[in-house]
Amino acid sequence: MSYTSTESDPNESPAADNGSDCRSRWEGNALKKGPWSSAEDDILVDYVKKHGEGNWNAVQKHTGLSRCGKSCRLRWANHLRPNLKKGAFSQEEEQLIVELHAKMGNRWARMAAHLPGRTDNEIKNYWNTRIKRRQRAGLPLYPPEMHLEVLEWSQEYTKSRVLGGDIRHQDFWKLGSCESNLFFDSLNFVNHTVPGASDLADVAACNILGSFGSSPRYENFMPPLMPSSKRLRESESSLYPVCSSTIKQEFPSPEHFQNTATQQISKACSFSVPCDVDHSRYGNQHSPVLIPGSHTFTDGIVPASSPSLGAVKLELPSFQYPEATFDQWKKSVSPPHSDLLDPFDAYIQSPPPTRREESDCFPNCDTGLLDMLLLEAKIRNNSTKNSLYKSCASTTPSADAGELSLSQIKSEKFDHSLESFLHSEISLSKQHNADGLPLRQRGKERKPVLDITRPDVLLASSWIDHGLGIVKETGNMSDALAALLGDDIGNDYMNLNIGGSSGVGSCSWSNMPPVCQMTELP
DNA sequence: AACTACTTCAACCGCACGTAC
DNA sequence: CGTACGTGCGGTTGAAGTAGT
Repeated sequence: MSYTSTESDPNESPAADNGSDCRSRWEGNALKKGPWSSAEDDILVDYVKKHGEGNWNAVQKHTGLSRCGKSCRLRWANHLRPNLKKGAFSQEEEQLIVELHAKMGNRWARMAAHLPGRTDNEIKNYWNTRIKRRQRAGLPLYPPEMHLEVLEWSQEYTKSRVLGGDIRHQDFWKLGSCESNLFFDSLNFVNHTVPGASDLADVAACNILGSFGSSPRYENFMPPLMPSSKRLRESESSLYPVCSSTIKQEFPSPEHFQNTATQQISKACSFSVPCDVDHSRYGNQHSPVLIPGSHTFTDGIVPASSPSLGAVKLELPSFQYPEATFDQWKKSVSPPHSDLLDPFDAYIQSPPPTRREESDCFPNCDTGLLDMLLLEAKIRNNSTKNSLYKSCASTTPSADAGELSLSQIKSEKFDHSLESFLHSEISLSKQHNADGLPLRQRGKERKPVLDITRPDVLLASSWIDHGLGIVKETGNMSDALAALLGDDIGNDYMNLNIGGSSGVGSCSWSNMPPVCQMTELP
């Protein structure tokens, strides 16, 4: 970018410009770009005093200011509007930003609403600076005490409710989104406190990622360590099936995972990133594992010295939760096919969505995934058992008396998660900005955000049970699971896979989740 | 003092969405 | 219903400032 004045092209169609930038509007007149002079500031302030905020494109007409509306708006919002706080962030503000980021991810505008006098741009800049600084220092982005709190809380909560008989194990999946998010993030913490737990997180992450990453349809649903969708688009040819060539370079081939479940699942699901972390570089005990939604290595340390990671984008929303209303969410329910006889097949075979469709719903995933989840919910609600699920269930060892079958678990997990999600959506009140005004619900924020990076959603999906099968095969997994879920739950899940065909071996294409079946390794 | 490397931050860009027509 | 326009958001860029050698 250059901050020099640019001439607008008179031949450029306003439509082509999408009405969104400064290049085309003012026939033949140059729109100034670059830093604002104080004279320009004065003009703008004067204008806003007289006419109020909004209608930014009219500024030019009324004042003769050679700036596009967008530029005016930005200047006003970030520098000229009253009550703006200038200067460095206070310690309280910094802490709040970290907390907010853990909750919201890169939703800068929403974060700014919680920090009176601060702009989204400021917060964004601060966060990017912080990332770099801490990366350099080899520090975790989120303070360890945050992880500790999360872990303690989730363990306490889980134990008290599960072991106390408050909830049955299948109800674990019914825990609210926040709760399960906490659980999931505690994987991160446990990873470097529980021996072998890194494998757990590894498997969980890989399983989840593999589920989505194996299909080009879900290429946008990648952990945010992946390049943004925009970037992906630019190098589409080189990224299939999952990642850009850049990333592939950074993460060596799956062969690094000798005799590990990770390797097997990554092969089975035909994804190579981000499970393909070079263990030799980090050592097995402390493998940096990428957790979706966490955006960081599970040990919370981004290797500062790693040249490879410099090229990797670092965003770190961790406990993200959606903020949308039930109605909004419901509105998005538009499965591509009404035929529920075999909707998954139909969906999978349907033409790839357009870019717009893909990126419409979530910051971190695409509409297709949501549709699929919703479709799944519909199927369950209609008690329509399609062949896919029958085949999945058939691989499950027959349940002992009193033990739920895998298909039951799958079904209930998903339904409960969906239910908890809907409840959480309903209960979320409208956000307000610093001035006490309701945030305008627009843009990405008003999308029905069923964040598939949310652990509860992921864990509740039909895909995770395959992963849990794998978990059993990896040493220490039951311990780690028990530590996380409480012995009852952990053992129950282990039991679910007793019967030979558990683990990766059973993860054949015939019973792989549908998403994984979409692409197959040559 | 000169040069380089690094950091900060203002501003731009593309995209997405609501509204008006 | 489709299109144009206005607006907001998140990501990216590059000039200016600062620190290190």
